[in-house]
Amino acid sequence: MGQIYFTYSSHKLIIVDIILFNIKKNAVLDFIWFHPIAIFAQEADIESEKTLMDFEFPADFPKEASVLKYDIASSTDINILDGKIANGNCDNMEICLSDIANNQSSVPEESAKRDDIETQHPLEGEQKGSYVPLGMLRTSEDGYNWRKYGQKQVKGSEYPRSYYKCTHPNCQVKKKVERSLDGQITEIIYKGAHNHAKPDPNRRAMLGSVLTLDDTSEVGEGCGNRAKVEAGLTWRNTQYGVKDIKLISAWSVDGLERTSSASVVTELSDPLLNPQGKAVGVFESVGTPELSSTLASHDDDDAGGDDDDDHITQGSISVCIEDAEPELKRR
DNA sequence: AGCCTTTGACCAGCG
DNA sequence: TCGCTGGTCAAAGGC
Ligand SMILES: [Zn+2]
Repeated sequence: MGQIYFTYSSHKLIIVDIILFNIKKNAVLDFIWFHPIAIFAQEADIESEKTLMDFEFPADFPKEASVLKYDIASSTDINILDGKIANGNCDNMEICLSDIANNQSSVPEESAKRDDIETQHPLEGEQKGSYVPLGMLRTSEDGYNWRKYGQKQVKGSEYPRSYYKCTHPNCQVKKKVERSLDGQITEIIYKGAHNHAKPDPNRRAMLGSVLTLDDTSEVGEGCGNRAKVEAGLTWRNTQYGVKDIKLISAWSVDGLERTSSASVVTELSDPLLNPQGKAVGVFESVGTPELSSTLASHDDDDAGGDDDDDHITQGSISVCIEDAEPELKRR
C-alpha cells in the first residue's frame, strides 16, 4: 500500500511522487513500471495541486524483480512530452525523499517504514529509515498553503473531515481532507482552481514522472502480469466549476480488478472526461464534454445500482463526475 | 505580530 | 417547521 502524488494539467498526468510503505522494494518498482518516465517536473508543467491518492498492491501482484529495468535512472533518457526531461537524476530524487522523511521526527509507528524507490544504486535505499506516510505531513504537502477553517465528523466515514482554504490572497480554493488515525489520507476533495502559481519553489524538486500509458501496451513486456494503470482524465482549466470529480484508481492484474483504497475527489473546474488515453502517455482532452467516463472495458455493470462504483474503470485511473449534469450521468 | 489549529456555534439545504 | 447534516465562522489559543 502506498500513496501517489500526482498533478494533472490539461493534457497530462504527472506522477509527482510515490510513497510506499510496507511493501518490498521490488513491488515498488513493479508499480512504477507503469510508468517509468521519471522526469523532474518543471514547475511550469504543473497545473494542479498535488493530489494524494492511496493505492494498494493487489495481493497477487508480481513480486519479481523482473521489472527492475524500470528504474528511475534509466528512464531519464526517455523522451516524452515536450521533451522536457530534466535530467532527473536519482540524487535529487533521493534528496527529496529523504527530505520528506526527515520532516517527520516522531515516527508513530514502524508501519510507516518505507522502502525507497531504487534508482541507480539498488541497495542504497536501505538507509532510509522509517518513514511516515506523507499523509502525515501537515496538510499533505501539496505545494500550496492552506489554512484549516473547520473540522467535522461526517456521518458516513469514521474519520473526521478537515476543511482547508488556500491562503493565497483572492484564491478561493478549498479542500476537504479526511484522514485516518495514523494520518493517512483517505479522501481529498478539492473545490475550485487556484488563480495563482504554486508558492515557494523551495521544496519542489519532487520526483516527477509522467504517466504514459499505452493502453495496452506494454511497457513491460516481459513481465507477465502487471498492474496496468491508465488514466483518462483531463479537464479544461476552466475555473469556477462546481462539479465533483472523483478520481479512482483501479487496475487489473490478470483480469482481476482492483481499485484503490481511496479516492481523490476534486470539485473543480469543468472536468471533461473522456477516456482517451492516448498511447502517448499524454492524455488530452477533447473538447467534447462527453462523459463516458470511464469505462473502458465494460460499463454495463453499473446499471444504475451503486452509483459509487460505476465510475471505476478497470485497469485505469478514471475520473468521474459526481454531481454532474444528468446527461453526463449515464450514457 | 502574524500566521496557524482548534473548537463550538452558526447557517443553509433538505426531508 | 423541526431537526439533521455538512459546511463555515470566528473566538480563543498555540507556535
Ligand atoms: Zn490558491
